[in-house]
Order: sequence, then C-alpha cells, then structure tokens
Amino acid sequence: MKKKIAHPSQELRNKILQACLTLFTTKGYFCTSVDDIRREAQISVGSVYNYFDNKEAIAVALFDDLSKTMAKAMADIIIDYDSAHDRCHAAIEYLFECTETNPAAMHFIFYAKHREFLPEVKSICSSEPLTLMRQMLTEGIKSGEIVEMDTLVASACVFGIPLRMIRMRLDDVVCKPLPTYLETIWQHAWSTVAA
Amino acid sequence: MKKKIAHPSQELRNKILQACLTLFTTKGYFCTSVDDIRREAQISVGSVYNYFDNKEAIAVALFDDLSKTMAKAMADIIIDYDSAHDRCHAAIEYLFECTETNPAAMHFIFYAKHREFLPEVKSICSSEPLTLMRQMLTEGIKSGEIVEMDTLVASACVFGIPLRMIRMRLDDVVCKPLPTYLETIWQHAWSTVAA
DNA sequence: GTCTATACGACGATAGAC
DNA sequence: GTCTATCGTCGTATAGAC
Repeated sequence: MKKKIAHPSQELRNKILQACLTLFTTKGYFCTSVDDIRREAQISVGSVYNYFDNKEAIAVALFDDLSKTMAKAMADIIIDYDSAHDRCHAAIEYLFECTETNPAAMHFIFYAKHREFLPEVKSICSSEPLTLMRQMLTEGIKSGEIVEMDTLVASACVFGIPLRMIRMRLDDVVCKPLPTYLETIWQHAWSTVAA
Repeated sequence: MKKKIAHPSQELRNKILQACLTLFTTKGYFCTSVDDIRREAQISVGSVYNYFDNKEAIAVALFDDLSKTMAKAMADIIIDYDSAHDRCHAAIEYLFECTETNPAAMHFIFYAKHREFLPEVKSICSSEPLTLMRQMLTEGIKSGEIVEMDTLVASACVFGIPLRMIRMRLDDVVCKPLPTYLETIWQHAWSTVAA
C-alpha cells in the first residue's frame, strides 16, 4: 500500500469525486476511463493519482462519502423524532427529496451494482443507512406502535413501496417529482404495518 | 454486421448462454473475459465467436431469452386467471419461486445494470414482464376490483413489497426461502390497493 | 504537487490450420 | 465448425521533468 502525500486542496479531491459521480452514473464504472475522469474534472492523470491510489479507490471513497451522508441523515432523524411513525415518514421524505435534488447520488448508492467493482463492499441492503431504517422498525415493533411481525417483512412493506417509486423515478418511468406522491405513498406504506 | 453460419448445435449455444449467466451474475459482465466464458463452457474462443458476433451480443441474447421466458409466464397467468387479485398473486408466486430455483436468472434480469453494458436495451422497469404486471393492475382498476388510483402508485404498492423481498433474498439478507413468506407478503401487498 | 509522455498488461477479436 | 496462436487496441498506472 502506497502512502499518499499531503492533500492541501480538499477542493481538488471533491472535484474528482464529483466528476466520478457524474461519469459512473451515466456511463458506468467500467466504461469510465481515468482519462474521462481527468477531462471531466479538468485536471491531469498525475493529479488523479496523487489523490487516489487507483480508480477503484475513487469508487470506494465515493461510496463511503455518500453512504456516510445518508447514514448521518438517518441518525439525525432518529434523534429528531421519537416515534417509528414520524421517523419512517421523515426517512421517506428525505429519500424522495434526495432523488430530486441529487439523482446521481441516489442512483450510485441504491442502484449501482457495487459488488461488480467494489469486491469487498457489502451490498447496499446491508449498508448502514438501510440498517438504520430497519432499526426504526424494530423499535416500533418493540414499542407496540407496529404490529408484531418479522422485521424484514416490515421493512419490505414500509420501504419497499417508496423504494420502488424511487427506482421508477430514476428510470424515468415516473415523470412527476416524487415529493408529489409523498403523502399518498406514505399512507399506503404505513397502513401495512400500523398497529 | 457479419452473417453467422449454420448452427447445428443449439446445445452449444445454450452452453454458452448458461456459462455467461453464471459468470455475469457472479463476476459481472465486465469482469468476465471471453477466456472465462470459453473455460466455463468448455469450448474454444473460436466457437464462441461462431455462435455470437461479440461478447455484447451474448449479453443481449441472454437478456432477451430470460425476458421472453418471464413475459411468457406473465402472459400465461393473464390467460389462466381472470381477476386482478388472482393474477397478481400468481405473478408474485411465480417470481418467488423463480428466485429460489434460478436466482442467477432473477439476478441478471432484475438486478443487473443493463444500461451499463447494453446501451440500447431499455431499463428493466419498462421491460415486457413488468409492463404486463402493470397491465394486470390497470385492468383491475378499470373493473373496480382495485380502488381508483395512479397505476404507477398501484404497481409500487403491489409489486414493490415482493420485489423488495426478492432483492433482500438475492443479497442474502433474507435467509428463508421466499415461498415461506408468500401469503404474508401477499396480504400486505394486496391490502394496499383492494377496493 | 502538477504536468506530459510512455510502459506494460489485458482482453476482445481475427486468421488460418485442420 | 472447431481449434490454437496471434494481433491490435485500449486503459491503468508510473516515470520523470518542472
């Protein structure tokens, strides 16, 4: 493992990550060459390799960044709200808004086949944000707010519906912005598990 | 475009497709070399190129084959049953069983990012099987069996839940065979749209 | 620390014998 | 129609100047 040198400009690093997010979601990881990245970020190959060990490391960093941001958002929701009902509602609202404001990020984090290019990264289903979302449900079951049932089934019910909307939206099958559907979707989703 | 020569052995063609299904779902399309395919199918590179123009053509053929099989199954269900209730139930049952008997096929057809390696193939959301599934719902709404609502929302409700279970199953988050959950999932899913 | 130029390996695809 | 051997390309990564 090579040691990287000082990184005075966090800005350059972000530029690279931003370029990769765009490219990976449009062309895909394998169809994106380092030369593409260089061009999109408007720097040189040498600089790319000054900030990252290799192309894979960029993808890992990108996944980690986005994953952490989303996990943080979920953790904050758990702090800010104290019922499973309110937490899940806020989580779905957050995901819907993200899909509109940063579809590329949602695409990369939920839709990309990470196992194909990130060998050791766990599949998204077992990643931190979704684990936190399942935790909201587990606590709701414990408190009696949600009817007694298998946590996985509960998570499929509450989050499967909105996640399906997100996927259809990212695929342009759904044309209107997702927040339009928020309350409708929420009522359907919550009704399946409400005690 | 090159013309392919006679194909006396349909068997060899299938061997290649089978090998690719295994490899594409485990290693991914881009991490699978033609040499891998040759080895897995126990033939020579020359033979691979006798049956297919190039590597991409194999992926296209594979997607078409699997897509057609699934579309046929959905079309048969529409013929065999005459209510939206029974049709959707049968569709989900079929998908759950497929996930257990041929997880690789489900993985490839639902989970793979086809747009990354199949430029012109439409995303799975707009593919024939899912279109037929949405059609079941449209007719159910027309007949009054399903409450009046947006078709896309209805499809997210009825199929989003089981599709989420399928994804979690393919990711090994769900450990028990899906048919175990069939009736539970079905009741939750149908309850969201039943008139 | 950023650049340009280049080495090197891998892989898709073809040529040509049998 | 199946094989082996090989070609050409492309893309990652490095070397080395500034």
